[in-house]
Amino acid sequence: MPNYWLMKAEPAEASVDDVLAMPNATVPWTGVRNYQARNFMLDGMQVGDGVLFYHSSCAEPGIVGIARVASGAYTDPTQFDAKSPYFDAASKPEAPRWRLVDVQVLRKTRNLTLLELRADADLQDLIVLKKGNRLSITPVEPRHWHTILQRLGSPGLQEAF
DNA sequence: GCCAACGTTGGC
DNA sequence: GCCAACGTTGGC
Repeated sequence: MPNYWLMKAEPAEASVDDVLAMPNATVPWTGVRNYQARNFMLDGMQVGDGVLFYHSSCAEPGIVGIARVASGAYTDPTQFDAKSPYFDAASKPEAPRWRLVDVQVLRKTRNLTLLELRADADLQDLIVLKKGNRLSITPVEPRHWHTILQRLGSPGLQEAF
């Protein structure tokens, strides 16, 4: 049984279109610097898990694509790069703090906006809608996943998972 | 730009 | 281990 996740990306950094333009439409999910989000990648994710690709910190936040987890967790190299905004001086190569997974976009969708998500009676318990939620990676319950794919008009995509 | 909410840091 | 101060996230 696959798990499902919602992953936030800032379109100014890596939009769904940016990822689609990359080889295999796959992006290393770099820059996660929160232990809870890291642990989801490290302990929770399996290759093939479903991912809702979400745009945050932009004019119209919302779900803009369907993706999948495309690798296991591995060391995020930017933590050792002093020139990177994600540099972490406290992380040592012999004990890396931060990991990432590769994420492959399968399909760009319409923007299922945060406003629509909030207005949807079937999605009230979605973690990303909870007040004060700031986690960039959150688990998604199967019932929420199915509802969202339905709202996106992509029920056929269900078979990919 | 504002600010609520939350995570992290560091002094004690 | 407590908790105040600080930094960050992210919607609005």
